Amino acid sequence: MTVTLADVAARAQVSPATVSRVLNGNYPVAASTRERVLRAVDELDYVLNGPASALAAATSDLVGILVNDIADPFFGIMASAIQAEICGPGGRAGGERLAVVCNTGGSPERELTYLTLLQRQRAAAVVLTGGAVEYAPHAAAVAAKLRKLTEAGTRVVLCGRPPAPGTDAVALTFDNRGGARRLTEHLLGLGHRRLGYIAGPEERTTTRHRLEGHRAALRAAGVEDDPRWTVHGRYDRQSGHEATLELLRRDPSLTAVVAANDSVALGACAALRESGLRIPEDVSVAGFDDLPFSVDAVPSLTTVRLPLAEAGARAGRIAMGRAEAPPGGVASVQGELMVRGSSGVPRSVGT
Amino acid sequence: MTVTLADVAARAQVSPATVSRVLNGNYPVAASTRERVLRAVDELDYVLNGPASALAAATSDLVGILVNDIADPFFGIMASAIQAEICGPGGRAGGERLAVVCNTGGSPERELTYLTLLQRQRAAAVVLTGGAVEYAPHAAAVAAKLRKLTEAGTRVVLCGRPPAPGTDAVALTFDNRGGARRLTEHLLGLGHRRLGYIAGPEERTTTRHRLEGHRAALRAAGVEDDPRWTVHGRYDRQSGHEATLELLRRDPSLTAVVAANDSVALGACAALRESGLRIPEDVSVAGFDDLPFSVDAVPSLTTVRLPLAEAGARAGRIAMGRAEAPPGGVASVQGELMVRGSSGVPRSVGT
DNA sequence: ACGAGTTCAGCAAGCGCTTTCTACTGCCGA
DNA sequence: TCGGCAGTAGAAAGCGCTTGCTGAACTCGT
Repeated sequence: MTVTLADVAARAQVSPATVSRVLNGNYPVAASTRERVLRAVDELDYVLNGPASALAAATSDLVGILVNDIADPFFGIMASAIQAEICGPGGRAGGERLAVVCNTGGSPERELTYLTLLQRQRAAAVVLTGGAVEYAPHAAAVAAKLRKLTEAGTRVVLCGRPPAPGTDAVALTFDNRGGARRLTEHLLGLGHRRLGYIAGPEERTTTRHRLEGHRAALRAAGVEDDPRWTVHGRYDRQSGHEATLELLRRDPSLTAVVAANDSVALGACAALRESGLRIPEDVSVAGFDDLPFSVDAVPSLTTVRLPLAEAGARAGRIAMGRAEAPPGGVASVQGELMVRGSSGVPRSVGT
Repeated sequence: MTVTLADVAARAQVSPATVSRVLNGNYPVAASTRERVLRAVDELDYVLNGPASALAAATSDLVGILVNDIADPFFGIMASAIQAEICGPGGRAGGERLAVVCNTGGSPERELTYLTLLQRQRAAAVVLTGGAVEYAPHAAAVAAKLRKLTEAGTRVVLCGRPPAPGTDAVALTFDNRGGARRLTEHLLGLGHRRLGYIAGPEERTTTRHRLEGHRAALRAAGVEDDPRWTVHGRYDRQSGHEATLELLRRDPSLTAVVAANDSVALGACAALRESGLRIPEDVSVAGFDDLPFSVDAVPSLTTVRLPLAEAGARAGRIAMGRAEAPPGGVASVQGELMVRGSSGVPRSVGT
């Protein structure tokens, strides 16, 4: 039925061992023999049995990429960069790795399930992207899994995610706190004193860090931080829309809205506009991440650019062992403040 | 070192066969025995060896999802829906399937490489999404691969992709032609007579079909279709930006720009605005797909909504054998015209 | 011209699991 | 009381590949 190594060997008049060695290319095989084998492979249209070879070699060429939401370009861009780095630039067939992205949907259980599945597949490496959930039991379970994976020889890299204490996982962490702080400082510098903040889901590290940066900036400037000016929601536009209406209801005198990310900011813009407010004349808006569509928003969005593709590429290289891990296993990746049209001097100051 | 089935068997005082049967649950095992085994599994923290079981059982729980560009929400949304359907709603651990998305980057070679890799892994199913490349030799190679996969028992589903002749692959095809036609008809109905068209890459089926729909509408209305009014580019905003400037240079009197998709349309809007043109007063703009950000554009984008999530979910269900394939193995999925703020009556007519 | 060193191919022992076939234990009906 | 039949567990034969080890055929240095 299916062609096996033995069939190829028979056709090429060599032993199965030789065929295997030709295919893996890590053992001296005479050129003439090699060619004969390759021809046989070609003629029979042979495809290696992955599970069998993974079993025998006790390794696999699978690399897992875990993302919270594959439909969100934030993750898409990182995943794309990671995958490109793992599979190599060309479309080369030999020695390829299967980089697979697994969508956890932000669910802790799914995250663990995927980790188990990857462990089961004896994955060569695993890259976890995006913020982690801070629920302690879950964090512990994940850490335990990561430790197991590392023990089993799987390389583990965290990209855009805080370090996992108690594991050997390499972490490329986004400086969400610093970026958020600089962003809010920018708004404060323009004269804003009543800033609404639309945060992400409560239990995410990303949410907490960005919020902390925001508050740190307020505190440093001695500006009031009314708890009613902070609303939590999801990381999508609809959430931004709803949260903005809520903020407006709580305090119509806000002069700026800082959003957890660009999608949320876009939703916020829509809500403000529907409420008859101009951006930035009446209310300034700021996002985070600088996704591709943010520069095209009207007005273009003031935000913090995160080097998603670069970080992803680096994570991919580390996962493949093609780049050094940063000293201490942890590197902080900075965001860059992008001042654009959606932020301006508040009315009260401007006039 | 690593815990194996035999270790569990020893601990539970049963044979490896029994442990296997408990884990797979397809053979009667006495309740008391089962419980003893499960306890042992738990105590030893045993994780099944995927490759070994795939080898022995000659099947695997891997499902591949091929996408052209994971960073593009168009694919992200479909992939998300497919994956959700495949992995089931909960984060359940038992009997899970590993749904993996593979990013071809639009490269035919990569597409084939991934198909081979999935074949190598003896994937349970494969879903190919998005437009296909029309280069005949490549199409033939893909068709051959798909045939091989089907023969090997892998279920193959095409989602948002035209049928692959000569294969048994089930196809859920987007009616790009019809959608594009209705979109252009809408613009014609508003009075537009000089319409620029920004097409995608030449060799894609999606590109061709949308363009054909556009032209069919023009022809039916007896409207001129100057070849200089069509520009090809990539499916991203930058391409839309460049192409729009090019169109404007070729003929500044255009009153509408139809883009290959929403991202391109956004780039077009930016270019028009930079050129001092108002939307839709001076030039109307239309996109395609209705991605989440399109409704938030300013003005909101007139476009054709494609039920990406629904189609993905259906494709996922078919791939899992949880839904019937459509009669004939092919279904056409309709797009819905979304008339919004970016399209309006052209000046010449309005005044 | 002969032993040492080098190359290259084959043998065979697994890798960890699934599954068929066999075997044992009760328990029922006759 | 005995044949037979559920019900349940075990023995063992692979699944298709990799790789350590063995050994044959050469190449050389002396």
